[in-house]
Amino acid sequence: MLDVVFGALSDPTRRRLLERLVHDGPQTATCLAGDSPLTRQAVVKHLQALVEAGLATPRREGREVRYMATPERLAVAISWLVESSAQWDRRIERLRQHGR
Amino acid sequence: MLDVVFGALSDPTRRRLLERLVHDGPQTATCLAGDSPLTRQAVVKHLQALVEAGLATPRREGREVRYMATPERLAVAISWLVESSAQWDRRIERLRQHGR
DNA sequence: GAGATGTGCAACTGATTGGTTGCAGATAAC
DNA sequence: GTTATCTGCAACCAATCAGTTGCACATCTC
Repeated sequence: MLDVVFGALSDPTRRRLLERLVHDGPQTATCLAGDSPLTRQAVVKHLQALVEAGLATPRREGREVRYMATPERLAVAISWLVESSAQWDRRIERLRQHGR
Repeated sequence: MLDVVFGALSDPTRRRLLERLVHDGPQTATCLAGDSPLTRQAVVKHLQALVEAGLATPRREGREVRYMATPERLAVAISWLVESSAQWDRRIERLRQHGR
């Protein structure tokens, strides 16, 4: 779960695609590939990674498929990160009081 | 930057190592490899990924090297995620007001 | 100094990834 | 009904990655 989410976000191309989906609304793979050095197929693969991570959802409309951003999953990632930071802070505090 | 951070966090083994560093304090690679199915070398490679992401720092002490968690970088990841979520929320709100 | 312990480096293997090309099937436009 | 457009699938390639093994070097202990 976190694996695929962080994995999907670790690629700048995928982050950029996600940002475009968030900013410009649902887009088609060929459209996204239009102003991009990538092939449509490459874009499709990246989109599939986003879909697998739950960060986007495809929706068929006639002969074309629009991908929509579904960033609820970002909350999961945020939770993990925030919790980790909090643990770190707690440890620091514990050291400050307990130790020297 | 985000690439390496998210990339480092996308591996469950690395997240686990980071958690151990955060929870138990600075550790040595061989120590971490002790209760783990991995080789020391494998652990070292994972730790190097964390170091490259700025999530941990090695420190030489005599003949051994302790790795310490330095989770300030988590804040960078959190910022990006929160900002992305915010953009999404803004877009939703814009649609609600502007459109139907 | 000799032996034990911890680290670093290099080479190698198998699996995964990012990307391409080619082609076939479905749907729209004329 | 043709033709153009969009998608899906499969094969393929180069590069990267996770993990291993083997060995050399440094450092602590006795």
